Parts: sequence; C-alpha cells; structure tokens
Amino acid sequence: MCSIFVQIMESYQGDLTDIVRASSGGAYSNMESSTTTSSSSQAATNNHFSHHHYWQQNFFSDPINYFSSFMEGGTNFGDPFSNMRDPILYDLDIMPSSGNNSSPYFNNTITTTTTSSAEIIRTSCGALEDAAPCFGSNTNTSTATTVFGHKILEDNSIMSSSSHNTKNIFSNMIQISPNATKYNSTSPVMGASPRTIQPSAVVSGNMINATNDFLVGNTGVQISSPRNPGLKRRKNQAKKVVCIPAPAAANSRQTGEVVPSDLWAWRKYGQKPIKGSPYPRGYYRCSSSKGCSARKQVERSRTDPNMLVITYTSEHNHPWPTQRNALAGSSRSQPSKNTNNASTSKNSETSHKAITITKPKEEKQESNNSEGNVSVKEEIEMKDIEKQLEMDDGELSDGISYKPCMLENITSHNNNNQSHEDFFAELGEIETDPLNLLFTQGFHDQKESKALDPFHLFDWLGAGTNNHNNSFEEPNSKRGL
DNA sequence: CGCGTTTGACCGGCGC
DNA sequence: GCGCCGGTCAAACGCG
Repeated sequence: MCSIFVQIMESYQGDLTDIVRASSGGAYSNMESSTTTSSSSQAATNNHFSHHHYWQQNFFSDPINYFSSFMEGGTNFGDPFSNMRDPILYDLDIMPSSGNNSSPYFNNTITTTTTSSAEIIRTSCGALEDAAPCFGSNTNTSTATTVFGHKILEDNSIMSSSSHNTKNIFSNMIQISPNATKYNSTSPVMGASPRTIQPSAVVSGNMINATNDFLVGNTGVQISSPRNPGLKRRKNQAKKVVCIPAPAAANSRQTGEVVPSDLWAWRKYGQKPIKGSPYPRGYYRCSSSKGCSARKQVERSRTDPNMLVITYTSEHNHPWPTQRNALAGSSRSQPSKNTNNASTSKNSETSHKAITITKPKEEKQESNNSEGNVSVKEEIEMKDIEKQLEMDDGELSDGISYKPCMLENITSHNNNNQSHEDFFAELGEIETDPLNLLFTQGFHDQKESKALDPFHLFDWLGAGTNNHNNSFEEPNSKRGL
C-alpha cells in the first residue's frame, strides 16, 4: 500500500532530511504488500511506480483545496472558490471502482494536528491494484480489498495505528517530520502546544479545527510578488507537504521529476539544487490563473529517492481550471512517450466523461454536506466503519461526512485486510467525499462495462499538470515488470 | 501565438 | 559583515 502524507506546516521551512519512514517497510512496501502476497520488502519498489501512476497522478490534486473541501463541506478557507471540488477527490473515488475483479484497494487517510507547530495531514492511499489491468501487469495476487476510505484521523488514531505495525496501514507510512518547533514562536497559527512530530506518531488534535485554523487562519497569508522583500521568505507561509512514491526516474525528463498530475496547471519557474540532496527541487506555480499564488515544490526525498516530496504553498484563488485551462500548455511532448496506446487517447473523451459524470445513480443526502453525494451502496458498506469512526472524531461531526467512496469487499482481502480493519477502526470519522459522485457513477459504469479505461480518466485528471511527461504515459513501458 | 521548460542571475533570510 | 542557501525572475528556447 502506498501512503501519502500531507503535512501542513505553519511557518515551516521544511528540511527534507526530516522526512523519515515510519517503518522499515516504507510506503512501497506497503503498497506492495497490499497487492501481493509477499510481505513488505523494498525489493519491488521500483516496479510499483508504474502500478501506482494512476493514483499518484490523480491523488495529487491540490491538497489544500482538497482538505478544505471536505472539511467544511466545500466551504472553507474563506475562499470564494472553496466550493470548487478538488479533483483529488475524484481521483480517490475513481480508483476503487476502476478495478476489475480484484478489489481495488484504496485508502485515503488524512490526519492532522491542531496543536502541533506542524499541522499535519496524512493521506494514506492504498495501492490500486486493480487499476493494474490498465497499467499493465500486476502482481495481483490475492484479492485486494476494495477499501476506499477517506479518513480524518485524530492523533490518537495515528498513534495507535502506527503501533500496529503489521496490521495498520500506517505502519509503513512515510512520515514527514518537520522540525516542529523550529518556528513555533513565530507562528500565529500555531497551537499552544507545539510539539515535535515523532516519526511514528504524528498527529493529534482535531483535524477539522486544526485544518480550519490552518487553512482559514492562514487565509491572511499573503504571497505577493516574489521579489517583495517582506514576503519572500514566507516563513509563515502555510505549507503542505505530500510525500508520495516517486514515479520511475526513467519516466522523467532529463532534469525534472515526474510530478504527479493534478487538475491544476502548473508551470515550472525554477529549479535549484538543494544542498544535501542529490536531487534538485523544482518550483512550480499555478498557471491556471494569473495572479494565483498557489505554488508547489517538487523534489525527491533525500532519505528515500523513491519518494517524491511535494510541498504546496498558498492556495489557488480561482476555480478549477477549465478543461481548456487544464490542458493549456500541457501539450508539450515528451521525447520518449507514447509508448502506451492507452495513454494516447486523451482528454477529449475522458474529460468529457469525467465532467459529465456528476450525478450518482443513487444519491445520499448529506444534510450537512452540500456536496455529499454518495451512493447508497457506498454508504451502507461504510456504515459499520463509520460508526467506529464517528466515535473517534467529534470534530468531524460538524456535518462533515467524509466517506469512502467505494468500499467493497472490505472484509475480503488478504493479509492486509486486517490492517484495513484496524485502520478504519482507529480512524476518525469518515467523511463523505463530495467528489464521489463525479466518478462514482462513472466508474461503476466503467466497472460494469469496462468500456472506460481508467487511463482515460487518468488522462483527464492528469491533463492539468505539467505535461504528459509527468504521468502515466508509459504505464507499461516504464514499469519494468 | 501561447503555452511550457530550462537555466543563470538576482535577491533576501539566516547562521556564523 | 560575509557567505551560504533557497526561492524567484526572466530571457531564451521548444513545442503544437
């Protein structure tokens, strides 16, 4: 299973050296373990990337908006566009359903801390095993559980989960451990009790509030023109760090990283070698809209070259890019691409599907969540889990319901099943994914008809980012399986 | 033409 | 005060 940690940091000048693995298994190991019978070992890690291109690509929608969207039912940050759904949610939903028979396995766990100087949101994403058919071979052994949960964790949950090494999905999470105390004193948003983030035990507090504090509280953070003296350093700038499995280097450009795609259009404006790291850091800003201050930095973890660390800074001040915008400038070709036919038939078709799939066959009315369109099926499946989760998370009860989109066979998976169970048991309330409906139906349909290639969606989702190169263009060819 | 990347230079914060 | 370092700019260039 792959794990993604999103870390929200207040006034954190993160040092990637601080990134550590929670466990020896590492994200990849987890990813692998979920998809294969073998226990975690990093042996196969390189091959994972291709398998997970799909989710990687899709998973990286703007975490800021992503979180905000579900935290406040899409209304948050004081952002006029907060209602805009983050494509990431789509991604999350898509994944599970995209699978064929074997249940796709996909978890998304988000945690955060309120009090810590570093606001942390973890996102754990299960490997898309089943997407594998589209991506090529898959070790695909035992049934992967279709666990598709988006969860918000409280720190205790995290803690405990981390303690269950073999059973908990968190056990192998990579953790970003910022120098939590570094800027405590200066951070207005920081909680009263800053604390150091421990590698295995991260988060605390109520995520919602924490996030709100962070997100909303930081809305006042201004990022003006870079050369503006007062703002250049942005010590207090809100940051979110995402650590993900890095795509195969071979798929990247000469000097660039394979940056997971999202719907936002990013333009690279700089690259710098980072001291202490053999890998350069790429600087991207949102090109979807002029004046958008959203930026991100992409670099490989110095501690684990297989991991990409993406730091998001600031927020988008505009709606989701339109299709056109998302695609704008994305046409730049990559020399070695097009090895995969599936990836070539891009955008028009898929995007259309993705966009048009806006209503689930069955909708659940989330009273508090204006966007809470969740299929009944899903809800039922998640009922039990949610019950457990609800108990843990009082914060989320604010009408925010964040549910796993596709939860199938939750009990039917292999050796990792239990981890999921533990996982959910320890998680906070699951929220309804506001974006579920978008892809939910689409994938159900797809699932049934198999007519819809996950790649198509993938393409669509990936269209917003840099280029084709970032992604999944060569799911098979680069896989090395 | 409009978008992207590349890349050297510039600037400012920070530590010594 | 100096140098290191990270973040950004902006010109040059590529691509469709």
